[in-house]
Amino acid sequence: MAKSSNSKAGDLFTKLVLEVFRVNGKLLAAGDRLTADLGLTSARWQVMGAIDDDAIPVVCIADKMGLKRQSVQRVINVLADEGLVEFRDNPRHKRAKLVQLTRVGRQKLEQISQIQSEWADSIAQALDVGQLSNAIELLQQIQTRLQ
Amino acid sequence: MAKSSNSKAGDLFTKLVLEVFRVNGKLLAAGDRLTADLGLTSARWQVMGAIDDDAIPVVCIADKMGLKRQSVQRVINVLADEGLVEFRDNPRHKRAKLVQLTRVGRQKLEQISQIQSEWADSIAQALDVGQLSNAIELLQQIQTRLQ
DNA sequence: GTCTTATTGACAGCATACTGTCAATTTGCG
DNA sequence: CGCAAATTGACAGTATGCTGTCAATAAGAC
Repeated sequence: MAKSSNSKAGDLFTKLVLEVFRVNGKLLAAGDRLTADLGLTSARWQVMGAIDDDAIPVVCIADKMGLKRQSVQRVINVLADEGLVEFRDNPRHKRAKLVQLTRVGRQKLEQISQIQSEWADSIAQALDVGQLSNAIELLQQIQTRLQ
Repeated sequence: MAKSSNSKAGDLFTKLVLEVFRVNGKLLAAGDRLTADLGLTSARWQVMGAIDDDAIPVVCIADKMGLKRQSVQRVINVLADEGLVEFRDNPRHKRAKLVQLTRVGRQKLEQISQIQSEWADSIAQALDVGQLSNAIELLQQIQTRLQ
């Protein structure tokens, strides 16, 4: 980390990685705060957001979010216990049920989307659109290079 | 997350947040892979990197890294058990010892820095320097806006 | 049709980071 | 100086995500 013998780009990349770690922590905290009143953590409403209107298998949610199926399954089971999602028979697979939001879950996601959306606007208002696009593109490039 | 009524910037910001979560996971995995032979996880050599040549209190490491002191303390205690860091009396505080690398710790950090540096170069080689700087600046801006 | 391989849910165990709390210590106000 | 407030290490408990494994199911090769 210290005085590296990196190339310029390598140096900047390392710096970016550290910033990603930091901002990741702060975003998680902010996300938790955002919907704490609704009794949902970041991880949970993110999963709900990934389901949205569909009825999809757990593995698909995991792929969408870049997580392992086991991690998502755990969250899904909790959400099912809380009545926010439910399982539907999968005509193509007896074990792999489809997951969908319940009516309550859909309502809650609606509320959360509202809150999240206003929050995103308020944060982003001072940010440059071009810079945002740039950063998104860069992070995607990096991910493809991380095999 | 879905079809938000966001502003353009708000939409992009939300997209960026999701990318940060994803890339965070992949960077952690890549970091772990990078030094698995040396028996150190990302979290551990990052803490060592934050200490570097100094002898600093745990809280300072936490601040540097944007973590809570308890999280860092836990890692530090493990590193101390493994003989990679050691505590030194703090002339200004009887309880709050200073943490510094041991000779072995310094050597190990040296190796890791070498590996990490080459890895960073190889990833960054295809990335644009301007885009990297841009992204770093943006992430820093975002952090200041997250209170 | 049968057998091998892949997928899936469930479970166990680990690493990381968080919050909250307590007692010891330090700091700083009066 | 003396006492309230802040800091610090230790501990307990929680949430998230990972890996690895097992048994049940599905898909594909022959």
